[in-house]
Amino acid sequence: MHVLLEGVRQQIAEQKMDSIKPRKSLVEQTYEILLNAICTGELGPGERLTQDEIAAKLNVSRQPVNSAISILKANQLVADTGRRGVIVTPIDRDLFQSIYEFRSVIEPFAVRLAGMRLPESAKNHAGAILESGNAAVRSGDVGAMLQADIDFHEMIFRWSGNPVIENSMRINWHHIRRSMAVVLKDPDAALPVWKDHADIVDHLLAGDTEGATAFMHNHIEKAHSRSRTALEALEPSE
Amino acid sequence: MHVLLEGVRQQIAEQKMDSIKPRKSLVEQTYEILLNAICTGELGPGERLTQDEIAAKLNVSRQPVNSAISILKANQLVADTGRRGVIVTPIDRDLFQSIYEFRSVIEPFAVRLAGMRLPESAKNHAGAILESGNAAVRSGDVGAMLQADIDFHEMIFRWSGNPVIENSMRINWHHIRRSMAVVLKDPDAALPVWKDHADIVDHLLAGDTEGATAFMHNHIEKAHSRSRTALEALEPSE
DNA sequence: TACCCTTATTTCGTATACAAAATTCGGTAT
DNA sequence: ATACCGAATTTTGTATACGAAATAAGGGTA
Repeated sequence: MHVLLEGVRQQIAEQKMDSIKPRKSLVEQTYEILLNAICTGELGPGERLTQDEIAAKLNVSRQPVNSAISILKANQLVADTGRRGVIVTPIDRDLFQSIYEFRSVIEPFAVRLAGMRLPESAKNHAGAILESGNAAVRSGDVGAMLQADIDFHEMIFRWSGNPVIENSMRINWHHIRRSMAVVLKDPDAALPVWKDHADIVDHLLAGDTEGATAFMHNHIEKAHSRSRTALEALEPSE
Repeated sequence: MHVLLEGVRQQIAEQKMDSIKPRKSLVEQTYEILLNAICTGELGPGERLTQDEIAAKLNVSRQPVNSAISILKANQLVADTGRRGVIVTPIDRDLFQSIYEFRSVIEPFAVRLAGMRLPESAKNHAGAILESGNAAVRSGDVGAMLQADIDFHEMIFRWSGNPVIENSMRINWHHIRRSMAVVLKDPDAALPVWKDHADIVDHLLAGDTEGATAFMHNHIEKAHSRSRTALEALEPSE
């Protein structure tokens, strides 16, 4: 049924310890799998999640599935429906607007703070991110492009030195991914995005904080109107 | 042991249906009880949460407790400690600073939006909130004062018409409550707070959006410096 | 044929049970 | 007395089991 959920048991079984971290619990793994399925659209808006089905697919018991769904519910990614189980939250265009309205203030603010607190590693880090972004654009892989975009903006957030900014955006990224997976059909629009990113970094590294802030503001506004028109074209039902 | 947790079984047993809503699940109730215990300081920073103990105290099984803790973990209110269970996240003064830095931008922005989208019910709603705030100050109940303060700011957020703003602050309120429960020993400082609130509302209702925005910015800055000095006085260990 | 009432099936919420991991405690050897 | 090793105890994570609620199905009657 859901392709991405197939063969997950192997991943869980392998459990390669990529770090010191204790291996992730089944709850965390189940959460991440479901989150990803929702964000990529594999689990579509309105679709029902049945615990038995998911548990069987992942070869785990219903218990971790139940906990994972509790977290998804707390993050507004699924919603209670009357009495029986949960459904994937419908994609809400108004929410999308609100997220960009929010970003239009938060992202320039993050740039301004970043200008004051730029770490030494900034130049190297930025180079790597910009490179991976351009590589993603060349590859044409929409998922990779989205991830690179998120990575770029989270880099700015981290430079800002204010963890609350990154935290406040974490949930929003999920919703953005969900909408973008629908919107981002033509990758041609992705090229100017990375030109913007490079401009922002250049001005930041050159010490022109205010310039970089203005660039970021402009960048968000452009992204907003671009995706808005794409969404409207997609669903003409106003 | 923990007084606030006592007698909860009765609350759970009563289950008076105050609305159409299906009665809350044990997971939700457990989550709220634990959240409240953490925010009021009854469960102190660093304290360990043992599932058996909590389950026994609440007369429920470990299952809902486990799920509730998963959500607390996702909200950064408890943290994994090595291998055995979780502890209440230590109060982080830097996080507190970051929250106020964040608010210094978000709250004025919310006021600006509210000025553009003020609902008709605003006047009545504001009157009730301001009244309950002053009542809380008169009563001297620190918890009630905190709740009234949160209610006021959430009212502004709702007026802003942007749900992302309110969502992004939801977790922050928990941390603010936690720190404030420590700080707010002298309620004398609470009076000017509600003068500020009244000023903001007055200017908003009079159509002076920019004035209200400036008042809000000033209000947050004052609250920030006030609580910062209180915190520093409390823990001189810089 | 359409509607309603009764029964069967799904599916969730919660409790209980079991096994693995980690800590603590006690005993022995140096 | 101290350090180290092993058994007993805690405590968690996960699986299984059970009961309740809601939907779906089926049959009888108007």
